[in-house]
Amino acid sequence: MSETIEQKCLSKGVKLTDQRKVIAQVMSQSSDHPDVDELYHRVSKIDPKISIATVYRTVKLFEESGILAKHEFKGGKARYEELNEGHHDHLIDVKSGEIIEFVDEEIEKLQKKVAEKYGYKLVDHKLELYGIKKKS
Amino acid sequence: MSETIEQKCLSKGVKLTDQRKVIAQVMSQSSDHPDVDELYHRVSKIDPKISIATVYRTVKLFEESGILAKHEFKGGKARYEELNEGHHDHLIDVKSGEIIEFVDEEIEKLQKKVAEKYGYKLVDHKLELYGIKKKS
DNA sequence: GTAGATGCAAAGTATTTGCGACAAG
DNA sequence: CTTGTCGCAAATACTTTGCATCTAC
Repeated sequence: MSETIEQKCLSKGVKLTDQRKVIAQVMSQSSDHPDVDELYHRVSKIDPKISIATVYRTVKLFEESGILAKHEFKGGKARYEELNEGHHDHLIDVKSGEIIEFVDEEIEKLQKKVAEKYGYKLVDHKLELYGIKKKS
Repeated sequence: MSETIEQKCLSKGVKLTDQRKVIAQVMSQSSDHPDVDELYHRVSKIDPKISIATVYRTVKLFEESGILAKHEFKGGKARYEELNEGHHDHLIDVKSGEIIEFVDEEIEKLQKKVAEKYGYKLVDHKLELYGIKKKS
């Protein structure tokens, strides 16, 4: 079991306000990848006084602190998810919008190799697969 | 040598207006990945009467017709490039912003395999590597 | 007590759209 | 001719920010 978001805030010197606690809690409980608006709605159910500006500020702060990961999948709005130990990529169902998380060590290794080949040190990457479900 | 953008328009039944010809020409001559604003500036030098709304409408149309590829690299604005036979992915220098195009058949194959594994047919994908140049 | 956080509304970006005039097939 | 396109400006969508107030540490 990895650290909670609150623990991460403490260890990174991020001030723990009530609003941030609520946002952290909601993100921890979300197994999907909500966009800011959706997150704002979920947060509002717990504390309706939290403004959307705070949600925007908080997800940005959490992202910079390595607590959340930001994704810009097709279609405009940024979406967030809690960042835990295991890195993973995404397979997106283009019909339903469903997102499957996966890890493929071999692809990871090859990516590093490609970067090396061009004289680069890989610092980040983005891999998204878009697919349609096969009839089984 | 592959088809010109104008030929593609004809074969796809896209009406060839003067504006579209200019935008097609500029994109063909661009070896980088301009965003809409940059494209608009280049286009304006040839025909200053073309509006940015038309540029937006045209890149969208070209993208839907499979003539241009749209990329949403980190940092807001969408960027476009001409879509030719050879598919490729991108390695982005996080310091200079320089973009290197590469192809790695093995990664392509593995991606398809991952999708299959989850019962999906791969219809699209996005792979971006972000790196910093090593001192040589 | 003080630096930093919040709420609100206003301001920014990037992109889309309604509409009357116009042009391609 | 007729359908679709263009230019313009207004509208939209998402995100950021200035400022006065408030709060965690």
